[in-house]
Parts: sequence; C-alpha cells; structure tokens
Amino acid sequence: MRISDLVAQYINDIIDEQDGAAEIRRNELATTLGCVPSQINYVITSRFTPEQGYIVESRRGGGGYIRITRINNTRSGTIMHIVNAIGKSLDRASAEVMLTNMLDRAVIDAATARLMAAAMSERAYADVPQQYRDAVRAAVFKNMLLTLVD
Amino acid sequence: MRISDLVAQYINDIIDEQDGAAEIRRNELATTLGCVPSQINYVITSRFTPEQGYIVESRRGGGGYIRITRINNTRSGTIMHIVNAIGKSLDRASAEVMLTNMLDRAVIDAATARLMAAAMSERAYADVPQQYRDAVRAAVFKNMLLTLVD
DNA sequence: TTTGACCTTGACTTTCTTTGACCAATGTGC
DNA sequence: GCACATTGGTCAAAGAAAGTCAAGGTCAAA
Repeated sequence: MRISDLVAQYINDIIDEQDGAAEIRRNELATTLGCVPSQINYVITSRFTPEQGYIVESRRGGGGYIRITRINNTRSGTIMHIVNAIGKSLDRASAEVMLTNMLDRAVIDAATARLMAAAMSERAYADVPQQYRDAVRAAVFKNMLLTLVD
Repeated sequence: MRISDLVAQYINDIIDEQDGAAEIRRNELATTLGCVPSQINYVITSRFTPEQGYIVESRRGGGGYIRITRINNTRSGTIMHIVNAIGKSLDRASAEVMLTNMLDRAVIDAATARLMAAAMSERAYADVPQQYRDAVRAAVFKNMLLTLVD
C-alpha cells in the first residue's frame, strides 16, 4: 500500500472521529507513519483541497499544527458546489478524485460512484480527438450530477 | 504459441483463481512472461474489452496497477446482451429507449435510469463535433452498463 | 502473390509518488 | 530586542509505474 494512502486514511479517520476536523502535528505524524514530513504536505495538497471540500489552516513554530476541516456537508449543497467548481473542462483524474470524495462523504453510494466513474473513464473517450475529450467529460459529469440534487 | 495468448491465459487463470478479478502490475507480469510491457496493453485492449465482458481499471505511478474484472451472472446476461447490441454508435433516442426498457424490466432502478439518461443527453455532447457524438455516447453508455453487472 | 488482420517491439510520454535540501514563521529564554 | 530552537512550507529532482504510437513482422486466405 502506498504511503500517501496511509496518510490520507489516517487523516480521514481523525476527521470522522472528531466530527469534521482534524488537527495534526506534521512532524509527529510523519514519524508515526514512517515517512518524510513533506509527504504530509503532498497528501494534503493532492487530497484535501478546497475543491474537494476541505479548509486547511496551519501554524508554524512551537506548538504549530495543521488543521483540516471538512465543509459543505449537505448533500445538495455539496453537489452544487462541485458542479460550480467544474469549468469547461475536466480530466479523468480530477473527476475520480471528486467521486472518491463524494463517496467518502456519503453524498453518493458506491454503485453510483462506479457508474459515474465508468462514464468518466479514458476508454469511453478514446474515439474522440484529444482536444474535445475533457470538454465532453465535463459536460457529461455535470449533467449526471444535476440529476442527484433534490 | 503466441505470447499474447500466454498473457491472456495467465490473466484468465488469475481471474479464475481469484473469483472474478485480477490485479496485476504491468512490468512485473511482462518480466515474468518475458515480453515487453506494452504487450500487456495490447492483450488487454484486444481481449479484455467491455464487449467481451471485462472492466479494466488502472493507475500509474508508484504503487500502480491494472485491475481486470470479469462480469458474469443472469441479470448480467441481459445487460451484456444490450452491450453487445450497441455498435460503434448510439443516438440519444435509442439510448433512451433502452433505458426505459431496462427500467420496465427492473434491470435498473429509476435513479440509475435518470443518471444514465443525463449522460446521454444532447446537451452533454454539444461541444463535440457531430461526427464524433454518437461514438462517444456509445462508449460512455457501454462503460456505464458494465458497472451494473456483477 | 498480394493483402489484410493480427502480433511484437521499443522509444517516448504522462501520471503519480517519494525524498531531501533549503526557506519562513513562531515561540522562548536571556 | 536577540539568538536560537521549533515548527511547518516549497520546490525540484528522482523514482515508479502505466499509456501511446508507429514501424515492422507473421501468416493465412483470396
């Protein structure tokens, strides 16, 4: 298993336990999980971005910390937030990150996530020229998301 | 015997052993079987396609993998039948007829039908030139259908 | 004998992860 | 205030996979 996944999982567990927010100490966590401190930053920037519905605050120096807060917890709100965050273009990886996130936050169920991921897959767009792919994908994704809001 | 047959057989054996899914590491398998890595891709794209009842997922980078899942069972039979009936091209109206049909036959539920219909809508493909639309739509539809199969 | 479908190979690309050196901010004791 | 210890932040390079593509090979059917 990837170290980055371990870190992400660790953070997610804390957030779940503590009802929406985790406060960690970078070096301590790195030591606990046996990785280099900057790995923590990598995980945060790749998996706990604002786009994905998290706010990250931190402080250096003695007693420093990193606080990760999950926002936007109502279903429709979350979905609309995501819809609005998607521009004219969307690549597969970003779509998948969003889906994983919605799944983690129980905004959608596993079957729906799987279905949507399939509609985002690289394979589905193999026939269409590069230049159009991410645009269609964005459009398809938004259309699907909109059926999920009440 | 062709190398590609060896690769295909090897993958199939794993799938059989592991109850429907094989997770491989491309380079490792290539080394084991004494072929170049891209041979694995060739085999996958030629013998483990959606039409043939497989779902393929993958990930690059450290800890990367290729996962091949075979689908099989009765409701699945209906779906596979539909998948195979779809050619290289699919227009919105036809897709909708199929969805209504599946819904009537309880192969899918209303939410799923709505979600899939959204992914088929004209609006979703407005950006892509006419000539490609129905091809992408077909590919997206097939990919989605396959996730409904066990 | 030509042709077309299928197979093989390898160079090059893209994506994702890991690591470490160096930087910036904050707190503490003098 | 200053020196110094304690944090966290940034960035670029290297590493670890997988993906793509095009050029050439094989082989059987026409």
